[in-house]
Amino acid sequence: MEAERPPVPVPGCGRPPPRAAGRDPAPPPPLSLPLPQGPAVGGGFAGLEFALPQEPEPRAADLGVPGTWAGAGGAAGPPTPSAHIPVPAQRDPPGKSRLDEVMAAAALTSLSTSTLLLGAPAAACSPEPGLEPWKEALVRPLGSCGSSGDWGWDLASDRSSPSIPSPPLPSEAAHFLFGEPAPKKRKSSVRVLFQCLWKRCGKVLSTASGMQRHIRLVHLGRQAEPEQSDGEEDFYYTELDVGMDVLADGLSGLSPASPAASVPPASPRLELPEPRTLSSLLHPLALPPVPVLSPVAPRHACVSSQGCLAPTRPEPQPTTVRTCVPTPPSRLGASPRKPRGDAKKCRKVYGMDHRHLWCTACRWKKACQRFLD
DNA sequence: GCTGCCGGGAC
DNA sequence: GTCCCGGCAGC
Repeated sequence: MEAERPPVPVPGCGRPPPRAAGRDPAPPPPLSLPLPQGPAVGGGFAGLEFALPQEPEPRAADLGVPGTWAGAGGAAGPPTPSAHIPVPAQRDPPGKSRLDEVMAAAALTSLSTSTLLLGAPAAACSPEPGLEPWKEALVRPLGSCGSSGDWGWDLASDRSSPSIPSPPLPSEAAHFLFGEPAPKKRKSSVRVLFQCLWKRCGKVLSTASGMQRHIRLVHLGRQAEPEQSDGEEDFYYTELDVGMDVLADGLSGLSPASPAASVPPASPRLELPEPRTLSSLLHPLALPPVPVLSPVAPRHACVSSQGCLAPTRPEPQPTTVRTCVPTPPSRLGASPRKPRGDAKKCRKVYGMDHRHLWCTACRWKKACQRFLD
């Protein structure tokens, strides 16, 4: 198993899964901080690790309450509610309570920057006046309005910062912290799944906490106690926003050999080394950048033996999109070069003599944009 | 050898 | 950003 362990993620492009924005050095946090959202934790957590110490974090040792905190005595017995302090009956176990603190810190942090967070992105997301709807759709699949798409921050979920400090969630704090979709925030048609990026795993779970547990246990070989986590798991899974309809389609058509059955992607996220039906479903723009005929694109284009050029819309390709994804699951010998297409290219069609008729890409010796394969 | 095009350099 | 080209690899 160790051998399969993905390279230790390093901050920087190419590494952190989309949600681990906080670890991306470049654009600092306004976007990442706020999110009580899931994996935001990847980044959020990392940030918190720095931030927390500043707050007087109660430690068992400090309080003179041995064994109150997990790890003190070996994390053995189930935590018992304090006899000295009134504790809600439904009190979560210590690990959870610590999460609550972290969560609270996150909430505070996010509140302190909430205007930035809620304002800016919202503005950024607002459709550009001149932007045609279809473009807009392309640009902003499924409401994610990440600027580049590389990053994959899902603002729909990111904006789920709590406006009201609600009472501790009865359920997993992780739901709050790790991006369990806040029902009121998410469109009903969108659901978040978490996919393990571990090589040859690809497991998909519906909760971040579950996914983290899975990664800790199965891949990292650690105990399940979240408090023992250094947040590394965050690098090994990714969040998928899935339109329910798409998901339904995808799942129904789910068969190991149907990568081509993919539907236009919902979330600009992953590129997994191995074909995965679900992920292919989620592949972002399977369309190439836009097969626009270059200005030069002549009417003589019809010279081509293929008839008029309308660049036929390319088949959805399994690996069309390159996204900033953690390399963990390795490239698995993926050929860096894509197979050569059959289509005649500008060079062949027009010949060297009519180079001026070539598409720009051909002139630059780039992949032909006119005669797509 | 021809071709497509990646990677990288110059501007 | 545009433009060009060396060089690799598929045919």
